Amino acid sequence: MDVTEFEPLAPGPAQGRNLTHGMLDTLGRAIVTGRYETRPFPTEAEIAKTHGVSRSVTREAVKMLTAKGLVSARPRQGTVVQPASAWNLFDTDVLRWTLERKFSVDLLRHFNQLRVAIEPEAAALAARFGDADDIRAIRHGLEQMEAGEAGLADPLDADIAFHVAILRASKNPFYAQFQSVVSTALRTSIRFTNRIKGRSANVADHAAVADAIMARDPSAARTAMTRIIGDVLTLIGDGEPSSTD
Amino acid sequence: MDVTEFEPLAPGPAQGRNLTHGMLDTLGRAIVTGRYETRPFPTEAEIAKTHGVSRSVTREAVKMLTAKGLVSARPRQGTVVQPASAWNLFDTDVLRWTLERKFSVDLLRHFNQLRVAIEPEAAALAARFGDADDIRAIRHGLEQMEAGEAGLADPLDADIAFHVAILRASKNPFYAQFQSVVSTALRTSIRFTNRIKGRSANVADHAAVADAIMARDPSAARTAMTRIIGDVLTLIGDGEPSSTD
DNA sequence: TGCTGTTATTTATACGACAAATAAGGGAAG
DNA sequence: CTTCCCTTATTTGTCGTATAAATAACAGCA
Repeated sequence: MDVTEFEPLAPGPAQGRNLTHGMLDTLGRAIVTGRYETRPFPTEAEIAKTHGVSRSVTREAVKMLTAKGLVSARPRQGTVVQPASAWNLFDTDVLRWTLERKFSVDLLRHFNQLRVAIEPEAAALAARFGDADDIRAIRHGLEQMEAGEAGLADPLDADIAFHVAILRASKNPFYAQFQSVVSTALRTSIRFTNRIKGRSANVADHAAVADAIMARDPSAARTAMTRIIGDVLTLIGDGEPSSTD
Repeated sequence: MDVTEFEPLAPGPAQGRNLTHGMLDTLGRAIVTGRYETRPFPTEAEIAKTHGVSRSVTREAVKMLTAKGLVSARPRQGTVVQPASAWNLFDTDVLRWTLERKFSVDLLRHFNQLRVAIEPEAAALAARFGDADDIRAIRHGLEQMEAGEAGLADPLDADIAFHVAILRASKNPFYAQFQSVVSTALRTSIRFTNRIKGRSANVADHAAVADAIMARDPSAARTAMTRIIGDVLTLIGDGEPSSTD
């Protein structure tokens, strides 16, 4: 019998607001890490015994995993991990687990390939539908970026605030869903691009987007935003998937 | 005391594979319908009593709703419905409930504003990364559309298969997530556009996309796909949000 | 060999009890 | 009368046990 079978998944104290959420986090992270690609997913009784919690807690955690598309349960057959294509990648938990799992250049590229589709259109929609509050938020983000260049503010937070404000200004609930995706993508992306090249985010390009939105010029906003993310994509080497990683 | 408080949410037999999923469906639909915008979300005990199920079933259903971002629970405070901005719109259940709730032109426009961002880029990526199997699937979808014009196949299914195949061919897991969104959007969108104009999907435009992908020409694929969805958008009247609806 | 009925395993459901958190109300002090 | 603190009640959180339902695996029979 394999000894690692009984190894605790997370060493320290359980994470989360309560036992159920801690269990959810532990199991979710284990699934995304690929722990159950070789061995079968344990039964409710095994999970409860291994982690020292009641079966109720176990079941509720598994039900939450089911709701996120990670697993599927049937009597006698047990609980099985679903193929990754069924996972809800835009769920914040799944997204977080995915990032903690492996941060690869491939993942970063996939992130930004999504951004290059979403954000230019969001900018165009913002130019059409953004109200005074939205414009104010966008402009404030830009000002913080400028302040960041002088060391008076956090440039990364400002950058994120700018992009999130545009997503919100699109007045489309589907675009608003990408706030978490873009935030995490930006947070990791910028850390990575700065490691390659010393430059921080291009404030002038961002200003061009803001100007176009304020001028109510959708196509100009779209092209300006495309340039920003296009730069990021070329910087991280958009091309054939890296076979070395 | 309001009498409708005790009115069963769903008349017929519970839906779903088991009691918990039936409960999930009933409660989820009720939340999205806005039933708890005026009255507070019931306590576990109330739900169990009203629907004649055990508290275990109730709790597991609520936990699934929590996982999808619809509600949040705290001791003594009870379970509260989260603002719609916190809902995971790309969850298939939430998406389905949203569609059944109210099918408005606004929703249809939001759908297609998303498609016009995603699908052209997906087509461009498909031209770069799609393998032989992907190309085959895309071509097969196109052939079925042509067969559909002659009444030999279902044009709607063929159309959906075509677009889904391109999403898959992008080789980007984030794009693959949109399969369900695009399927439902298309299924309702086409029914709506056909009601306006007698024409069915434009096979020639779709062929242009397929040709560009097979020719490995990303930018041509992008523009061709943009035309298809742009047509849909203008058809349903993309402009200021309809104030009459 | 192929069908059929039995058995064992695992999730599904129900019930009861107690713990923990906390909002609301009441009472004492100033 | 106001403020602060303590008590109390309500609701979710956790546990344990028991039983039902579904079904995969197996054994036995024709």
